[in-house]
Amino acid sequence: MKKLIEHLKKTIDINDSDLEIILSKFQSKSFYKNEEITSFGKTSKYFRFINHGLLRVYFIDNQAKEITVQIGTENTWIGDIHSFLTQTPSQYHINILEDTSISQIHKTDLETLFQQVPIMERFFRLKVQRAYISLQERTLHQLNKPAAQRYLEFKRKYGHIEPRVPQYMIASYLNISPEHLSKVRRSLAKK
Amino acid sequence: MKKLIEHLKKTIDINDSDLEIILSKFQSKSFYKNEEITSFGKTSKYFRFINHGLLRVYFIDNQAKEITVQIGTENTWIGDIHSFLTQTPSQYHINILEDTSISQIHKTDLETLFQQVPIMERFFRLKVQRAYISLQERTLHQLNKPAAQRYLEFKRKYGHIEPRVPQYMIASYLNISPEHLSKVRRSLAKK
DNA sequence: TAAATGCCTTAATCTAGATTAAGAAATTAT
DNA sequence: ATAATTTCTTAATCTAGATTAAGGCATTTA
Repeated sequence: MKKLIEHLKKTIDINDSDLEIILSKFQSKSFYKNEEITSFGKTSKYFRFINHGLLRVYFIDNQAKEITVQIGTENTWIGDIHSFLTQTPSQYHINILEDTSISQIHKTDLETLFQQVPIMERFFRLKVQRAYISLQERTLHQLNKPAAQRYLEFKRKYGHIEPRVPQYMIASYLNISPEHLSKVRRSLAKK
Repeated sequence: MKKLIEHLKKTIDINDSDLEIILSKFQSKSFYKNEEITSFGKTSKYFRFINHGLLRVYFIDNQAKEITVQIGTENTWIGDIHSFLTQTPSQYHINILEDTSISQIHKTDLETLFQQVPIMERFFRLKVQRAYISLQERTLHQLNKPAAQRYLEFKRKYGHIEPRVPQYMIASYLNISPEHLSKVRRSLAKK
C-alpha cells in the first residue's frame, strides 16, 4: 500500500487516524498477464489504484472491433467511472498487459467513508475532476487534430509506455486502423 | 434564484442555514441574444447555473471552423470546466442564443464554501460526476455511431431545443458538416 | 417593401483514413 | 530449435463524410 499512501498524502492534507480508517477499507490484489479483470455487462464495483503493472480499458464497437480508451500504469486510477458511479452495466473490458498489483475499494465502502471521513469527499472530488480534465483534453484532440498529431501527442504523454504496448492497441487508442498507424510512423520517421 | 434553490435541494440534503450561506455567494446576471459571455484565452472564473434562456459553448478548430461542444438551457450548468478547475485560459467561447438569466459563483467563493459548508464539497462532487458521465457518453457515441444515429440520439435528448438552434450549430455539435446533416435529415424523412 | 445578410439545400468532386489481402517479422509454446 | 501464433508492414481499392459552388429561402435592417 506504500504507493497508495504516498498518493493520498500528495493529493490531500490528511492526519494519521483518517489515513488509517481509509486504508482499512482498501484491499490489495494481484492480477496476471492476459487476465480480464472485468468485462462488458458487469457493473463496476471497485475503484482501483495501480501500485504497479500495466493494463488497459477497451470496448467492442459496433463493427466488433476493440477500441482502447485508457492505458494505465503505476500510480494511476483505472476503471469505468461511468459504471462505477451509476452502478449500471459497464460497456468496457479491462485486461492485464503485464502482471499488476492494485489496491481497490468497494463502492459501498467508499460511500461509508464519505460519511465517516469528510476529507474523503474532497479526495474523490479531486480525482473525478482530474478524470474530467483528461477526458476533455482527449476528446478535444480527437475532434481537432489529424492522426499524425494525435500520435505525437500520445508519444509525448505515454512515451515510456509505448514500447510495452502492441501497436494495434495504440492505434485503437488513437482511433485509427493499425495499418494507418504503420503508415503514420513511417512518414514521421522519414522526416 | 428560485430555480437554483430547487436544484440545490434536489441534489443534496441541505438545511436552511447552509442554504443561505451558499446562496449569499451567488449573484444573478442577465445576458442578451448574440452576446459573448466569455471567449478564447480568458480564464473561466465563474461556475454558472442557467435559470432560463439558451446558449452554447463552442471552439474554433484548426481549420477555423466552429465546433459546438455544449448547448445549455434552463436548469443546467454551463461553462468550461477544464478552464474553471485548472484556472488556465479557456479554449472555448460561449455565446447567447436567446436572452438568458443565470446565477453564478466565483471560483474563490466556491473554494471558501468548500471550507465553510462541507455539504458543498459533496454538491460539487456530484456535479462533476454528472459532467463526467455526460462527456463519457458523448465521447463514446462520437467514436462508435455513424452520423445518422448521432443525429437521432441528439433529437431524443434535445428534441425540445432543436427548433431553437440553427442547423449548422447542430451539425457542428454532431461533428459533421451542415451539408451532410441536410442529407441525413432528408434520408431519414424519406423512410 | 426592398436590400442585405444569414441560413439551408443539392449536386459534383475530393480526401483522410478504412478495408482487404498477403507476405514478413516477432513472439510464444512445444 | 522449431512450429504455431500473433503482430506488423505494404500496397491496392474503397467509402463516409468533407469541400466547393451555386441557387433558393427566410429573417433582419433601412
